[in-house]
Amino acid sequence: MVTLRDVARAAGVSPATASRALGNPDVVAAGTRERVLRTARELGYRANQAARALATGDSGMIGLVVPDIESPFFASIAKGVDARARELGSSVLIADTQEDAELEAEVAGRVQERVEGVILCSPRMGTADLGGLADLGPTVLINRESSDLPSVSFETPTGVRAALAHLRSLGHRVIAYVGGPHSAWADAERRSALHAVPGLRIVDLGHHRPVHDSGAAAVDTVMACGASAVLCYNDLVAVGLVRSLQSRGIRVPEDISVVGFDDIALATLTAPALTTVRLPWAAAGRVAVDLLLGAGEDAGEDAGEPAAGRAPRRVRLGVELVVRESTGVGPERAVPPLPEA
Amino acid sequence: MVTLRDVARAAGVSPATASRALGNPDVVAAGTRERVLRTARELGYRANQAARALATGDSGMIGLVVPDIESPFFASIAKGVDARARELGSSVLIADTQEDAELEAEVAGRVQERVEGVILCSPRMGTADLGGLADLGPTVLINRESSDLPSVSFETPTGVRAALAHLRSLGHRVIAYVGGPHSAWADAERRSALHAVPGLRIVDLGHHRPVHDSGAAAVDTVMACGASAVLCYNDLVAVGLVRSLQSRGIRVPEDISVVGFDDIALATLTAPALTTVRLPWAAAGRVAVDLLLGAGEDAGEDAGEPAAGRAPRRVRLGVELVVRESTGVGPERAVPPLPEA
DNA sequence: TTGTAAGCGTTATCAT
DNA sequence: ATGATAACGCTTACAA
Repeated sequence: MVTLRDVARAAGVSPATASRALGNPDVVAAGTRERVLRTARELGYRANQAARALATGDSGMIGLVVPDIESPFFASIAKGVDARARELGSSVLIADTQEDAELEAEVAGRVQERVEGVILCSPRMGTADLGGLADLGPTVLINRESSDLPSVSFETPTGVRAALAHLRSLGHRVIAYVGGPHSAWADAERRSALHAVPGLRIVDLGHHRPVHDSGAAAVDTVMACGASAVLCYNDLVAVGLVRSLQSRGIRVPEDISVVGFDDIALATLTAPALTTVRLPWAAAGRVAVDLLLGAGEDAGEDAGEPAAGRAPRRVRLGVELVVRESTGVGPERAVPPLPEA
Repeated sequence: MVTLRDVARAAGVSPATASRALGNPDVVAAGTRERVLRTARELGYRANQAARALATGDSGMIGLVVPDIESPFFASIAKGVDARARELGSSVLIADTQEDAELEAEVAGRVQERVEGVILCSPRMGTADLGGLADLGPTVLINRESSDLPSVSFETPTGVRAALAHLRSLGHRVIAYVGGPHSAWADAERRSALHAVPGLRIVDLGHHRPVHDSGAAAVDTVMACGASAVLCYNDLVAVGLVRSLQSRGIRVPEDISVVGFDDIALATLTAPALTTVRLPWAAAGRVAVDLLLGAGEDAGEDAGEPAAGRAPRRVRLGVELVVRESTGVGPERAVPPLPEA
């Protein structure tokens, strides 16, 4: 391995100068700089990042912990995180916790040892454990909020409201909600806005695992509950429901309308294409990086370690109702839309 | 920050002993060990991985470079890599090259600086550049082969053959191939087996970007070419084609059969569910890690730097035809299946 | 502008 | 079994 010393020696300068020429180009004489850079290139010098990290105390890496990298939205978050990190000169250490709350805590710790801070997506762990993360190192949450940690989440209540208003304006009056996991923060968020639109009866169809089959499994209760439209916890569930409805000979949206949540790629690939609430996952990833690395931070405050008495920074990203083909007119066609909230 | 020295001092031992107690537990006296471990815990000691890496020359990380982490198969590879790496005590540094061949080379270099070796998925770069990667550090390819680098790929020709034989046994005689990108190694692989099944006429429909819309765009040529069945470069294209066919009133599989490639989650969510060739992406990720880290390697050979004259290790994983609903009987119904190759 | 030298926190060699 | 001590490769005061 060719080290900085080798380059320095070959270029006839001290290691210090060689280091400067490489990392702080404008502080060394032009001639020297060129000479060093050239010899470095010739020798095929490659900086040892471990040594650099040790000397500077900056690993140049951030951690990203996700429950399941195969889930479309986590993949999107990863995309955003990676892109923003690269822009900022950082690398991304990723870890998949396999939806396991135990693993999550352990992994977050392990990752934190090697990075400047970690971005934790939709943590499955309990609130108590969440608090403990703060003193392992800077931590930013995505799709979950906590009193101790900075976070970026979504204006889901607004999204729910928009979906509900949309359905109402189409003439629907009783709407079913096929909920997410009982322990999911995001489900509680969605539920919190379920009654925000007046003139609607909401039928709560309970909690479901956020997978395709849950939608299929819910089809009987949906049909029995008397609703003319259904809001689902996420797109996967919605697609499962639509499929199952169709296989029963029930048409979407003619007989029943369905709305999803997330706007994953699948939402546009089904027939009918899914009306859904779009969450800006990749953007969330980018913002989380900024929060973590303190870009645009008000003052010298470390993410994850807020100054005493100061609330951690929380960002909520806007969502957007994307109307496609899975929603149509309901029983009471002739009703004008509610005024926009 | 609490360092090993702090722990050592507090425990009344030398840093060396403290280090041993932590990393090589059975070489220190039981009593000492307990004392050190306890104080370490009490003080909240967390090892500085950069220092460890510098001292041992092992970063404990591997790199994973993918064209697009949002693509289902790369996500699956990442899942496999992550899981296997964790089992082996390694962490995964990930980088998304955004389908950009330039970025790919640069990123691979950057990543290589911080890790023990990198796994490069479906590289978009040219063959020439590929060769240059070897001396940046150990490198393993996934879904591409090279004369210089170890790789794990798939027995796609077998898969093509199986798909073709399946269609033939259903009574199809002329089959269209909707190909992938002209530069894709995987497309060449698939094409290489296109004529392996006798008694079939193959209509080559040219190259297409591997996205949903390509399938939709290909619908006219498909219908014009006289084929009763279509083999697509991948599932996305296949689904696009099916959708487009259906919107023209053409039924799948009654009027035309469609086969995909990859077996992404989407393949089971469409109506009809897609018949496809399943590629074991996650397994490929795991194997790539093993190749990279030399687990099960014959001798002291570094991946990516094969001993002179010795061919790099290449693994080809088996594939499987998954028959679902998008393929049905063709014009010549009554024909018995070919004997299995 | 450049060089000297002192770390950064661990591990590993060599004595003891 | 444990303790000095010297690396590991780089950065960064501090001097010159």
